[in-house]
Order: sequence, then C-alpha cells, then structure tokens
Amino acid sequence: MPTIEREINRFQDFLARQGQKLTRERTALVREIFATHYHFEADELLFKMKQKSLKISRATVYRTLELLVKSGLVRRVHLGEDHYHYEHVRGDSHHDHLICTACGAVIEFNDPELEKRQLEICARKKFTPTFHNLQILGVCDSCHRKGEQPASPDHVMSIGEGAMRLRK
Amino acid sequence: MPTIEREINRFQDFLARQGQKLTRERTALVREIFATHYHFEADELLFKMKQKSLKISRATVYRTLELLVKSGLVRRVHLGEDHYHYEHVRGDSHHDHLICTACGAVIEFNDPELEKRQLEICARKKFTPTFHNLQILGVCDSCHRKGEQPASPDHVMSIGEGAMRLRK
DNA sequence: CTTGCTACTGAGACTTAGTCTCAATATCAA
DNA sequence: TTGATATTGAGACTAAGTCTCAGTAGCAAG
Repeated sequence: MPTIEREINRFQDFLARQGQKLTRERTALVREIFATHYHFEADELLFKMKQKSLKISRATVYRTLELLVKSGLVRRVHLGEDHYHYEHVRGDSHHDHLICTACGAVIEFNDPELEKRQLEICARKKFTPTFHNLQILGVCDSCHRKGEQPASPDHVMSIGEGAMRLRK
Repeated sequence: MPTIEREINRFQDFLARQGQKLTRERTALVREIFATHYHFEADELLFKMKQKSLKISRATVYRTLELLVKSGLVRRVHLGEDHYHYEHVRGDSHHDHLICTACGAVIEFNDPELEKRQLEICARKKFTPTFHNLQILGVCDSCHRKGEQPASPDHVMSIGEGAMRLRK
C-alpha cells in the first residue's frame, strides 16, 4: 500500500497553503519517517539519512521536523528522557505511553475513558484543552519477572540508553 | 510555622543514611525552595541565590536538586517547555498540570478518579507503575475570554516565556 | 521550457541547559 | 581537635538544538 505517497501529498498541500515548497530533502525525510515505525530522535533520523548517503544537514532535519509537527503529520513527545522523541501520526490514533525504567521499552495505549475524564477535569477548571501528554513510568511485565525493582524517584532523572546516537 | 526546619531535618536524615553531609549550601537551597512556592527552573534558583549574595555555584545547584529529587522532597516536572521545572513536595500532594499556551499559567489539579483509571490501565498491561507525568495544554479561562485562540499543534513546540533567566 | 522571484539548503558558529573535573575546603564522628 | 571523606566553585566540556548567510532549487507565470 503506497500510503507514503499520500502523506507526501498531504505535506505538500500543507506547505503550499503557506507558500512553502516541497523539496527533495523534505520528501526524503517524510519517506524515511513513514517507512519506519516507532519513536525516534532527531539525531537518529539525521544518522539514518547519512547512512543512505542522502546528505541532509542537521538544520534541515530540525526544520523539517518542526514543519511536520505543525502540519500534524508528526507528533513530538517526551518519553522520560531529557530530549524530545518524534512519532508519525497516521489517521487520528492518539495514544499515550507506558515507559519501562528498567529496559526502556515504550508501550502505547489508548483509553477513551481516561481521555473523557481529562475533559471533565478541564471543564471543571474552565480550561479549553488542545493537547495532552501523559507518560507513566514503571517496570514492564518481563522486567518485573526478571526481578527488576520498581524504580525509586531518581530513576525518573535518567532512563537507559536510546538508540544509536551520532554527532559529527 | 517553622516547617522548613522539618524539611531540612528530613533532608539531613536522607543524606546521613548514605554517608552524605548537610552543608551550608544545601541548607540554603532547601530554605529557598521551601520558602517560595510554585514551579521554578534550576537557573532561576541559581539567580535567586545570587541576588541574596549567597554565592552558590551552578554545579552545586544542580547537584543539590538531584539529591532533593532522590530524597523525594522535590519533584521534577515537564511543563511543556524544553527543559525541566521543579516543585517542592509537601506531604504527599500529588498533582498534575493544566498549562495555558497563551499566558503560560500553570494550574494544578488532583483527580483520584483519573489516577485510579491509570492504575487500571497499568494492570491491564501488566505494568508496575511508579510515577507519572501528565500535562494538559490548552487555554485558560481568562485567556479564553480575551479571545485567545485554542493553540494549533505548533504551540506545543514552544510556549511563552518563563520567569527571568540568567547565565553568567 | 525559460525565467525569476522566493523559499530552501548546508556549513558551521552559536546558544542553552546541564555535567564533569580537580584542587581547595568544610562537615562531622571519634 | 582532628582527620577521613564528602563537598564546593570555577570553568572546561557536552548534548541538543537554533541561527546566519551565501549559494541553490522549486515552481508559477509567461
């Protein structure tokens, strides 16, 4: 299914609407982002592009990610580490994250009941919500079986390694 | 009510338990943190100490904040900006945040129903939670009256200015 | 299918938030 | 009072991300 072409079209529409252009670099980035799944970091994306010998500068990667977030094609999330992660959005599958502080696993979940309760809270506080971000940190099932301890608060400070990193 | 002394004692107990010492600098920081309310940034704290001509280095501020988080006296939170904020913990008043993307206001709320639902979700996923972090971004009542628009996704990228900042 | 206005790109300097190092100093148990 | 050891400050360093500007590329109009 050539859905990626559709995402590229959507992006082009978004860009055209504000007099912006769809470039070779932007197309390549959208292709990469929608071809692979799961959460990624900006530097990771930069690295992958480099591996494919598509030389795209750091500035362009960051600029394009910003545009993609604005267009709604990509979501920017906090995953317990001290920098952002990104994930592509297909359809309207909103979800939040359970994050294992032992192995770094990220489990997605969607719970309409929870969302509803959040709206009720907002209504009570006369607050007009547009977006939310929920991370639950803890220990996943398999780590729990291995006897990993429920983390103490300091685990919140820094969670295991992400994927490969790159700089220069 | 001289509660601050009690917090200092708690901190000292925590430190003593691992052979660490309560120093002049640490005491001064705890005093400052518990004397003022609301969320603050590390640099803001550094600045305030400098204003009071208590010269405490950046390194010590960060190191002490880390200890305070580990001890449970301080909580480290994300407030929609790209760096951390801290808030002191008194008793066990857990809460989450509504953040106005127009004026930067932060409204705290606590909803046992919501917490309960989160536990249910964790149980369903066989996940052992230890901590969570929920931010709801949107527009507060007074900004809404002033006709501020519900933010588009790009507002999520950067929210208005925090308090004063300082560097060197 | 050429042109030209304008947006886009890359290289690298810069910024911000935070961490690390190490010699000098302070804490606190004995 | 002492001394072993934890702590501090200054500033170098790092990570993640932003900015600048000259050269390049999209794309709408002709």
